[in-house]
Amino acid sequence: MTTSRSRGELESDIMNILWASETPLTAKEVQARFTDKVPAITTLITVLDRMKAKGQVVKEATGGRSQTFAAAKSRIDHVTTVMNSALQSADDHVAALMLFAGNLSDEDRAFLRQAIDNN
Amino acid sequence: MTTSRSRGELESDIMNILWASETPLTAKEVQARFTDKVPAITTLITVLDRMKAKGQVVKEATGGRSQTFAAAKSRIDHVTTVMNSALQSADDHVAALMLFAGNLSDEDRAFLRQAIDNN
DNA sequence: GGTGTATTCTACGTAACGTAGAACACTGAT
DNA sequence: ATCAGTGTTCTACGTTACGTAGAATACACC
Repeated sequence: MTTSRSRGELESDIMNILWASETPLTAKEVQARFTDKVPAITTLITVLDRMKAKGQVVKEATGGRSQTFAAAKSRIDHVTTVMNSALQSADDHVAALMLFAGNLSDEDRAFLRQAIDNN
Repeated sequence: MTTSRSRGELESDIMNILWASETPLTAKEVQARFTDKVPAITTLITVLDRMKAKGQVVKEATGGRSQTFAAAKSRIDHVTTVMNSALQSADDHVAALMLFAGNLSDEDRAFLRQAIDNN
């Protein structure tokens, strides 16, 4: 029972923690935001460094000895990138946008209409 | 040098082949659509069965001895599911939809406006 | 210089996936 | 009935990404 979290879960949790924070966080601060299965601090640093290597997070020196981490892209940027690349993978944009719009909640559809009008 | 394709690449290629076909395909037919690094037929059957276990493809008996595979969901369904779940993961739908709409091509934006109007 | 804290190094376990040979099953022909 | 051909299932190995973290190291301050 070495691996407890499912694959990708820890990285996903970390991203959510970083996105929820206004400021960059130290590994210890990230750790403090875990409630359930709190990972060891070394685990977090290892994973944060791997995520940095993948370009998902940026590491910043704070002048002192400790380093802070932040999401490379905002959650909104990330979300729209995913949405857009999904759309690009569709051969038929019309059909895709049609179904997408149809599946939206009334509220979201109203938001979207406004967004389009402001463009 | 056992693994040549990058992770997920074969499954992705297979999905694209299945999506491009109007009808379900046998493993052999899937294989025939590979041009570059043609996988062994057993490789394809193994992977197709794994994908079936994950619910990505469905296997159909053709009455005869051979079996055919098809994508469980259409490409459009898949694309819109990805788009929608990405949107749901955003805390701020307004901001997400705003940026999404802003990043669209003029053409796609026009399509989208029409799609909304038809709803 | 010692004590505490943060970082880096090293490393193991596992799941997912690419890959495919070997063995088996079934159908049709002779 | 037997054999050949074709398709399926079984079994299995290599690699990579990721979860996990101890051990060693570096550094700052008292």
